[in-house]
Amino acid sequence: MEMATIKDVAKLAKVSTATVSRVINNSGYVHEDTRKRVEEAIRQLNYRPNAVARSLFKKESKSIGFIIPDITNPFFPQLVRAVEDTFMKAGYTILLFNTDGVLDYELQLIELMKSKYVDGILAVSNSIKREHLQDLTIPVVSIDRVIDPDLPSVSIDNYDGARQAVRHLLAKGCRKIAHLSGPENIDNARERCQGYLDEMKRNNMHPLVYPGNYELKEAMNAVLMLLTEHTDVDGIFAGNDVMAVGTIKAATKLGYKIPEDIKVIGFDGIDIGMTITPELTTMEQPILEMGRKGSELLLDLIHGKKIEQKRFVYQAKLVERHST
Amino acid sequence: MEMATIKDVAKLAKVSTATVSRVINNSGYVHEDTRKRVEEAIRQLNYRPNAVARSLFKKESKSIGFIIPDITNPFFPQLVRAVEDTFMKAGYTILLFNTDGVLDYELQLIELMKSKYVDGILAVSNSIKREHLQDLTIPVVSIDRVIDPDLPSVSIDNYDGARQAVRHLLAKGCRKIAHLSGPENIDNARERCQGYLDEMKRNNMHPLVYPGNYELKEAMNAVLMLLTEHTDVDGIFAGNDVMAVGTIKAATKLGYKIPEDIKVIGFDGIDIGMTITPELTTMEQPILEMGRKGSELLLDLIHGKKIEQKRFVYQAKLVERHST
DNA sequence: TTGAAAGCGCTAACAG
DNA sequence: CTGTTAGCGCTTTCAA
Repeated sequence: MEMATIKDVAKLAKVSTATVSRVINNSGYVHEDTRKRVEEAIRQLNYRPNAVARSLFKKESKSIGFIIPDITNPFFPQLVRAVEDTFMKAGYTILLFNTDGVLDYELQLIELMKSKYVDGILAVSNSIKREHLQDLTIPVVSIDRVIDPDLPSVSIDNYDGARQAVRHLLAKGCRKIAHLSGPENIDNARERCQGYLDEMKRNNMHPLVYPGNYELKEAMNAVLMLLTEHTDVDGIFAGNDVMAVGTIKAATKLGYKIPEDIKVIGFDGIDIGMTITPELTTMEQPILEMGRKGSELLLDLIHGKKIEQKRFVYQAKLVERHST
Repeated sequence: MEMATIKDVAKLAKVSTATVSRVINNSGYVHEDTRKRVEEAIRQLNYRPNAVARSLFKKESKSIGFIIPDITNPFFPQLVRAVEDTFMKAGYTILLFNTDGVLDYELQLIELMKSKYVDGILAVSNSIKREHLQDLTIPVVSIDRVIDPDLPSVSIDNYDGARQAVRHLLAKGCRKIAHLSGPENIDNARERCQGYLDEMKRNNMHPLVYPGNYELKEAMNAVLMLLTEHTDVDGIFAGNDVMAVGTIKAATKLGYKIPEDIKVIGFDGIDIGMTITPELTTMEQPILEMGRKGSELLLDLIHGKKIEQKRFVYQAKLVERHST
């Protein structure tokens, strides 16, 4: 059962391939009767245009590349879903790539994507810099990270979100608030840390930062140390929800009650926060919305629309649950 | 900065495109000196073969389609990761599709994939049946579900896993064990339920099944009812980990201590099980291994290798943590 | 060992 | 309104 080609259809409908092309693309003039004949032939042969041939000619593929660090990180499934939904609706296919943030690999992928004529690239990467994108004619939109002020991006106001988090802990009566920070080489982690620092200073409180790496296990260890070295800590702002979960586990293990003894707030708003006990208070990012917006931005770029605004910065929203 | 084509290289190296093709594909004879010249030209022009043109000719795309219900379901991120790692290593790109199990959509996707010359399809679907794949020349491997005995697949022994789960609860001293089942239209849910039923009967115990749908919220509601209607239940086997988490939340809410008052075991072995308190005892599936195996199977099929075995059934492994 | 030429399936001038 | 033709970038006979 070989796939029928445009030639087969043309022959059966007794027209030229050009005419068939016109009817499948709904372009140019074609007499109603001819159209009928062609459509009938298409139906009979169960013809479907060959996407590859079309791509070769048009130098476009109706597909986009989506680069993320690791789908296994609970922040990404929702983002991927939002992106896919938006693009599929627009007739585009997603090529998904997990890079673990390895720059060399990301660069290779970009070459691969060029050779596949992807129509656009969506990237979540800390390693890709503007210079890597210099002579790239394919539109790129960055999500969650701002690669360069000039490059279209969708991100969150980490700084302000962090300050809100601290203020919430304060309002809840915390007197000694510590911060479990994310990896130093990740911008959003640094911004959150800075927000914490500044808000602490504004309240004349001594900051206390323990380094984490956005992972659960290391967070637990860090908090185990933190709480034995500083027994007066009564509030912890974790750099992300995963670490907040680790924080709760560690504190519970040491016999602290949450939120009675120690209050914990996270950042991200991933689903896990609602599955644990106590449910996690967090600074929620509009993940779906960010995925959607990033996709639409890229779609506009692909369609050659003039972009009025390049940077979209969302605000994190305090979602108070039971850990504070 | 237009991409250089094979013609450009040929011209610069003063050879024909055929020769350039030979060197980039390392096929046929080509004189050492000529090869050097061509390679030099390639370097100078920063030439990369156009994947689309190649696909058109070879009727293959070095890409595969991966159909899953929903990446947002915590079972899939790991699976996707394993698949991607295996295929990328082999030089293949992944087209990821979330279908929510909608058959019509899945069928459309298959047509789309044909027109894109994908080299193979990996599917996790309850709706796709053998008849939908009848006249498909692209190899397909099913993961997690057995679409048809004849179709290559990688799955888990749900029945036996369920029985093990019940035996574990029994060994832990439970006298009244209930089962929170998954959706009736999903094979693996029915198999798990049957395993529960049979193992209960073998132990002369009365079964008690409450219907769930693999989701957290509904599981909580079901368990809330279950525990008020049957106060003597001291063990619950949830059809999957997500529902097990819901079970623990509901039971805790009602004031039961876990595992002291009620023991809970799940199925799947997703990461969340380790983040909650108490950590979840579960029947762990070798998700990564299944993704890897499914990918390798498909790769073999793509390469036209003779497949000695079509069905791979893994055993779920009891991982005892703190909820039992 | 190399090149000329045909063709993968489609689209877009251009003519008629 | 329709057909002819050239060509997207590559690979593969076939001949030389």
